[in-house]
Amino acid sequence: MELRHLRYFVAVAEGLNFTKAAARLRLAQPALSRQVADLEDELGVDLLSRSSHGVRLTEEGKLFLAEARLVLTHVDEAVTKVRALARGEFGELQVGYVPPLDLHILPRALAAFQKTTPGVKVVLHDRGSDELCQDLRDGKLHLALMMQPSEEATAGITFEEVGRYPFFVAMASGHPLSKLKAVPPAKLAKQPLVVLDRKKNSEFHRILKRVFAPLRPNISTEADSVNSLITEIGVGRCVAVVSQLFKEAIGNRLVYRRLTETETVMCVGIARAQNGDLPPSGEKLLATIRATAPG
Amino acid sequence: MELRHLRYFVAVAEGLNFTKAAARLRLAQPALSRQVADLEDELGVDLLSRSSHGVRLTEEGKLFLAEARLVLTHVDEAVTKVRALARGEFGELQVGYVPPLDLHILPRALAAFQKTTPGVKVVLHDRGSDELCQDLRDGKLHLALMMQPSEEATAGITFEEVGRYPFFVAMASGHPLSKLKAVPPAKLAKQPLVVLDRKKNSEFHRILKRVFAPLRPNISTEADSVNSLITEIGVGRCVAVVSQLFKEAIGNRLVYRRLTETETVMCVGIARAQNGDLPPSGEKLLATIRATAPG
DNA sequence: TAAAAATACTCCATAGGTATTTTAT
DNA sequence: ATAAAATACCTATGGAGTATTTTTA
Repeated sequence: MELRHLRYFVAVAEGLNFTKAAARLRLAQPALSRQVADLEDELGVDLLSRSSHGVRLTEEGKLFLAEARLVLTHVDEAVTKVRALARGEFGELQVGYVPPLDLHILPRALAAFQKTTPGVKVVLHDRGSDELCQDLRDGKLHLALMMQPSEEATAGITFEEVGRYPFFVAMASGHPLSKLKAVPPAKLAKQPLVVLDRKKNSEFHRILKRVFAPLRPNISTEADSVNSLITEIGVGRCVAVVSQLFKEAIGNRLVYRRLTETETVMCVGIARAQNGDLPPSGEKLLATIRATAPG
Repeated sequence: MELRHLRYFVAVAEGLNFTKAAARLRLAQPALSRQVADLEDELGVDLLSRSSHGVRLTEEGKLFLAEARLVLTHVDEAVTKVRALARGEFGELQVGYVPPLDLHILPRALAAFQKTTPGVKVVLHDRGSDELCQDLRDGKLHLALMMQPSEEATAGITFEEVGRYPFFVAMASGHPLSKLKAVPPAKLAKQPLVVLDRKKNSEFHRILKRVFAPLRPNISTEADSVNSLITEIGVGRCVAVVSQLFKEAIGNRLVYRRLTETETVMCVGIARAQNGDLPPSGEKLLATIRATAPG
């Protein structure tokens, strides 16, 4: 049995007339008669009663008509879906990010993406930078928004910079450092710092070391999430080194001062697996992130 | 696109190897390669990546594989269903009956039928005898359990007798008539009778006239259902003329006396439309009713 | 070099066409 | 007589086979 048999049978059953159905199918009537008869032979069941008063559906024919229609529409939908998937207009994208980074870049990009490409569902995954690299290599993630990974973490990963952002010192309003216009690392090194969990964010800790070199940061507390970090800063004892993205996303709840006397900036970008099976929808999202990335 | 393309693609996708899939399909490898390539051409989408390390499914291929499998199993199920329907092992039967008649004949028949033919769902319809004939002619019912219809109602209907049952007089225990061993029509004619709704059961009223001729029944109350009828009898004022089927179904709640001095009996049987499109499952049910009919 | 898929061609099975007959109104 | 479906027979598309080349491990 082939789809042809189903298409032909449905055409006949809809008009209950072989001749007209053959014309609609651009087919000679005997060819149509034969194919439908072949179908009935294969089933071993009469689908049509060709008595007087023309053609009628048998009970079996009614059942098979309904089923054949379902099959044919199912096939059509499958074709439509797979083509949409190939055009990047359908499917699911697994996107990872390191928590503070999503807050400013992703909302803009996703809003724009959902407008142009509503059929694609973006599933976000909140991970540490090391996990992100692993999941990209394993194919569990299509894309990841993160800081530029260090050399050793880069194997099998392609990183594309989206922007560079200077560092700020975040503190509670009324904090002594807020009297300064800008904070140099030498002054900051004496302050107790709160940072995100070291195990999950080794990249950030590596950068922090560079910022303070040759001094060392005075890490007093580790926070397990961005919210905990903000709360700790709000208490007033600790300050934190954050990127401009954090400042713009969190805004007025804290006070920010520029971190000076360092060339180190935060390079933020999109990482993907090197083996090139990023789906077309992924390329589209990538283009949207590039286009909407702030400054 | 034909089912062949789906079958071939699924075979390749399952083994991720053209040569082995071709062998499984009893097909030469180039033929299989061509058909799968044709499918991809028609879709305009690559389903398989034929890179190094052999054949792999693309994202589109994974989606299409799932859809193709669904389509193929759907087709198989449709074939199985339509064949089962043709064998009378699947489907729905619309069966009508006149209320008191179902109580004894149908439970036996249906119990046996469900054992031999569990795939067929019997939908019962409680109707008056006149409605039954009309619904049979309209094709709304496949079979109806009823009294033999009068000549004029028989047009387009085939009636097959299942059994003949004598009449009884049903009364409350302690009713004066219960002192008799049997009741002749002449004595019964003086008693107030309760009967089922005349409009819906003209056949029964016709028979009642024959039973009492040349006298006339003294109809005092009409009941709209068998339950109402039983309740009315239980009150003690009215009695009812019922068939043996009623007596056997209702049993001890009432007292029964044989109605004598009449040859009139109740001919009960199965009616069906004369145009012969009773489905095979209907023939099976008919056979079961014949086999299980009491006496 | 070996193994697997693609390409080139050939062939034939069968889908589809033409002519005609059958059947029922 | 007409209209519609079936039958008979023919044609030709394209599905499948054989032989070969290409590609990659």
